[in-house]
Amino acid sequence: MARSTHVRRPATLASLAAELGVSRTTVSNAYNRPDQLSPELRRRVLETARRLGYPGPDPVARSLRTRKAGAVGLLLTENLSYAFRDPAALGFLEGLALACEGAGQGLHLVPVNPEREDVASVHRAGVDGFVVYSVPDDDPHLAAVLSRPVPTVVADQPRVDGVDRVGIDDRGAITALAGRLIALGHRRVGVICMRLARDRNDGFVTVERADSAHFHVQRARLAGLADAFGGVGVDWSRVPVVERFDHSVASGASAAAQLLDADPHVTALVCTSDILALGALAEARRRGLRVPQDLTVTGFDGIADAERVGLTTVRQPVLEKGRAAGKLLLASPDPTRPREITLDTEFVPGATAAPPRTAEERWFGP
Amino acid sequence: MARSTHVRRPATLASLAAELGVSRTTVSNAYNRPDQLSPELRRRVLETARRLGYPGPDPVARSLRTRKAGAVGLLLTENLSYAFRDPAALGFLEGLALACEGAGQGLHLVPVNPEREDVASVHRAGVDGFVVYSVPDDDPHLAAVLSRPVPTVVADQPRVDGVDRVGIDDRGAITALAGRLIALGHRRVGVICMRLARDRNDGFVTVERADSAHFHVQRARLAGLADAFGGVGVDWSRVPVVERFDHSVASGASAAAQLLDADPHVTALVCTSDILALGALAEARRRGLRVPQDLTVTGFDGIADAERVGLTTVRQPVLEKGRAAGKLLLASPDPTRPREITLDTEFVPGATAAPPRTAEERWFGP
DNA sequence: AATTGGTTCTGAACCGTTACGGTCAATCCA
DNA sequence: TGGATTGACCGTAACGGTTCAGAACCAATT
Repeated sequence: MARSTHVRRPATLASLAAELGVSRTTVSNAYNRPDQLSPELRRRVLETARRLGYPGPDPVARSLRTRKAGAVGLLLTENLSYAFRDPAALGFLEGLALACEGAGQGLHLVPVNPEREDVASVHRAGVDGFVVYSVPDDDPHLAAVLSRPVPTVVADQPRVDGVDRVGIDDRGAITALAGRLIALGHRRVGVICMRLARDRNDGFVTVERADSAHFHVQRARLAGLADAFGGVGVDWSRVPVVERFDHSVASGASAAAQLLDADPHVTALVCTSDILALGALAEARRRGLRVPQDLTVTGFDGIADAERVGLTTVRQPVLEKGRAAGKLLLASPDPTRPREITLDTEFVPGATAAPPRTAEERWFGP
Repeated sequence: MARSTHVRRPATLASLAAELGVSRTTVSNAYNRPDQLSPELRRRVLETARRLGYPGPDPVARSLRTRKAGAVGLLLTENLSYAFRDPAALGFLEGLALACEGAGQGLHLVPVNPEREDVASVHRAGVDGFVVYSVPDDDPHLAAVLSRPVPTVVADQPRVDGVDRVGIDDRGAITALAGRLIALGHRRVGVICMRLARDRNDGFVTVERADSAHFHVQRARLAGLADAFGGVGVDWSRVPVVERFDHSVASGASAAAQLLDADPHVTALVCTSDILALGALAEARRRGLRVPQDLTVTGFDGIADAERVGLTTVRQPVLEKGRAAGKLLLASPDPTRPREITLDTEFVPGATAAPPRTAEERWFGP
């Protein structure tokens, strides 16, 4: 019997109503408003539903009628695996998922085909709103999201007119960190950063490229460094900046190698993420450079592994950021005045920063 | 002008058609079948759409008509944060996300309210199928998923009639690992496992509880250990098994402490996950026990941190598992013969297993 | 001149549900 | 006893699309 229901046309609210001789409204009420019909009738409805193999109101039809999908769309950067391997992104995802769960909303990961610029998936997503996390400024998917008539929250992205936003003060935070290095005496530094645009450029970065970076976060952090070092008379255009497309420890190591090969006299490597900094640490170790005596290394994010090795870095509340994005989206949106949440960051002194060795020390030991 | 569209009732396919003086079909075709109308008319349609602020066909209405939601539902265990912190679960999630992305399907994380047994979220999810990952056998959400008339794949779960499944041979794999320990001479062992049921039990586990565990994976692994040690005459009912509700390194450490306090003579700690094993290693270190000379510790999963410390364990292809689940679901399902994929595992010798010390060695050194 | 074929567009049916505004009888209150 | 209230249920009209079988038209072929 149960088998046959799979063969024949599946039951609907209407067919169930017909079978019972009641109106569709009543069947609907049996599921959604038990107080609107007698317990006895409701029991009959539910029992008949079971007998006919009716699985309950169709979620899509319900969504159409109620204009609620019960889900939040999440637009991540083009490479999904990136998000799953980056602790900061993961923390954000977790926070967002928690917020959604708390509100009983689903979280719909929008598929982004890395190959084609296929924006259709954004249009196809049946969601009540979008969260956009750290995509390039010119990402067509972002544009597609903004064209949809649903509330949106951007995170780790530049401001968008009429759209809520959550983030941190990337620029200020890294300026403060750089201030510490400056106070320690560092003037000759190198920078290692994540990818700045959608095209691949594993190597040195021109000032123009840094200024026009398509990733808000990286652009802001580089600008913060320019602020700090420029402020003490360092010629920012001469500071070596090495970019890596892949965000991995190995990338950080190879970037450090490239940078130290090109300029062995840098006293500090400032990395725009902890992951990259961990790679830089590995490369320093490989070269027999002691950290922090011979070389200062700093990161950004405050991930667990960084804490484990005592990295000097900036901690940002990634989970809280995700949660805030979710709350912002799920709270009744106010289109007249887009809200903006900037979360606090915290400098983590760590143990990988120290005053630079003097030239004499370099050659003759401390 | 653009503002006003937000105020008045938003444009629909029908209103757009009316404005243009064409049929709804034609507008629909402009979006979905460009070859069905003249380029000129299509241009006009799209331009008018822009002018009227029409964001393109509504995804929900389209889903209702086409009976395709373009998304896959994922049912995870009740505690979302758990999934985001467990590398094995994360690997599965990544693999599944990749499979979905490759097929242009969204991935809809179903919210599971840990408080109430609220199954409504399962009924509300507009998806074309479900993946159920490692939930308790008696989880009402699982039952709700099975009641929905969509294809389903279970992973790390017991077989369900008529439902595709993907997993590994947990029982066989851990039996093999135990065989190595037995060959090394271990007979007096302790076991540390993850939670076995939905209720909290941080402490020792009775044979009944182990046998009736609600989590398939844990049950299978314990059964595998019973097979192996029972096979060489060890009285399984006397083997101490300690359970922890939270799956964390700290839990592993406290479980190890509890176990070693209760039975200081165990020569090996067999853990049902690497995370727990890492905790056991930490506790051993804290007690000044050398691993593997004084104590053998083994894990399960083959996570990156385990490899880093040279843990003796079993590696399972978690990413591949997720990907396989996605492929199985997205491939045209064959309801007549549910498919089952069992992925291979690999024993990782590592460096945390060695022959037990003899009693003399214990007291007088090797 | 009739047939064929191709393009372009239309009309009507359908997808499965819920919101809204009722009706009708039974019950309550003074 | 009569008017108001309450409980239980119903009919209709959306919700916003897609689809399929044609209609209308024109050009090319027989």
